[in-house]
Amino acid sequence: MSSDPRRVPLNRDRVLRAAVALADDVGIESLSMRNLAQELGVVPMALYKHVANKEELLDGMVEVIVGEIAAPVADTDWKSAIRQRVLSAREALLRHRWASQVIESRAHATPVVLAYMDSLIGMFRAGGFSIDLTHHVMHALGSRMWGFTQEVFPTPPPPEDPATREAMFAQFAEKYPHIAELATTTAHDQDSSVGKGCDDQFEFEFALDVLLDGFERLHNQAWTSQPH
Amino acid sequence: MSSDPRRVPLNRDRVLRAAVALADDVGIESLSMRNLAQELGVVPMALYKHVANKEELLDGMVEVIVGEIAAPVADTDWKSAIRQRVLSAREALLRHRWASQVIESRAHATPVVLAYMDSLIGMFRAGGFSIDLTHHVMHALGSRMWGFTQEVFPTPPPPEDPATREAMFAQFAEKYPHIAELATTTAHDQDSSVGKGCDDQFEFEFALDVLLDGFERLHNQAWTSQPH
DNA sequence: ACCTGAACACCGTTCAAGT
DNA sequence: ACCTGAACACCGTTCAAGT
Repeated sequence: MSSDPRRVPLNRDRVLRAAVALADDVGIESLSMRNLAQELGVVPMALYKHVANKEELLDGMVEVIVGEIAAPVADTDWKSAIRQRVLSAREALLRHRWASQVIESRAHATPVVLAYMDSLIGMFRAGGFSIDLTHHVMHALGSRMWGFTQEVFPTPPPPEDPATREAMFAQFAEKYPHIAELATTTAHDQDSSVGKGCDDQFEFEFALDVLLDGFERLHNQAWTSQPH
Repeated sequence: MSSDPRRVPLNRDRVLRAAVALADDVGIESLSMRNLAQELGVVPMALYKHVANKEELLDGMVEVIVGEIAAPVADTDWKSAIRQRVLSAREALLRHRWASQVIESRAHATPVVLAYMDSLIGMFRAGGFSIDLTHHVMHALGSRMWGFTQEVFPTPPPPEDPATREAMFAQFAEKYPHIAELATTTAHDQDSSVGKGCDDQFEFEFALDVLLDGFERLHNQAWTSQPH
């Protein structure tokens, strides 16, 4: 298998796409240089001609995902333009469930990442935001600019047996009454306690809108970090 | 070294505290079961009597950090009580720079984590928040309940030589004009482009307050997820 | 019954030997 | 000059042999 002359020659793009597909398939924790090489029918060392090391491979994978984010829509106000763009980022992220974790682990911004951030900043500026406010607003947006929120900790799936499940829930409710109350009033189809039985998309948009509305209010009142 | 009879016997707490100290010292990426064992003067397998595996070790380390968060202050309104509590969480997190990364990587909530979340929910409820609003507000708070924000991508440190640094910055400004504008107007003491030269604590409080103000507004107008 | 050294099945990456 | 197999220095964890 090591020397099919008709094999498509490797290149950086093919390596990155294969890595993204493999991570989609087996999960990011099972993506290794070795099994990526195997997937490509190549010796592990062959990858090192196209990426310097695994960190750079992950950087490249992030670039692929960021490349899937739609361009900003024109002819609309800053708020809905940014809203749509971030929700498009979210769609890309949801297609690659490992991506948020990898984005958070990156040490440095790559050009593709910088370009996305630059473009987002430009959208606030086009909406008339001061440099000052734009700066803080970008920080406040934080990882939500990539379309994800840190999940609240998921709780383990409830036991199969209904009797023990009920007993465990009773015990749980005694220790964590507020979580239990929350869970019983919002979980519709599932028995889990927190972070399930609620609509992740709704939660994301709720938080995004709280932030965007807050930004708008500050903008309208000509907020400055150095008052008086 | 393997059998000093006067050695303090290992226990889960000692293992966890040593792990926290070692991670503080050498960084989380260098914390392994093997060098933790060595630090404790013990064979690696000895650790497995106190934690089932590395995941559980990390869970335990999070518990130690969450244990450092101050109890809620009494005799004040929900908003400043929550604000102070989250800022106390932030202080704990800042003492252990690896902690945010580990918190984000946890698969399941441990009892200590559940207790903290339960208590936070209780603080909103005590402030008169509906269960409905409390639910969404907890999601919107997200990882900020732990006192951290996902950093925007740091850019690599600028080159030493002033001439090449200036040339690189000119090139950077051409590609990313908005980031450059932002950087030149907010970076005071440092030459870096984004995420440096600005006060992280200020950014965190800015974002937290945008959220809390938004929550307050929704609460005051008796917001519901199912309108009319 | 308890402890633990050796081993297993992996990693990412280096390097020198082969062509 | 290019390629790559073997090796290096690690992992987390299993397991059986030793006490």
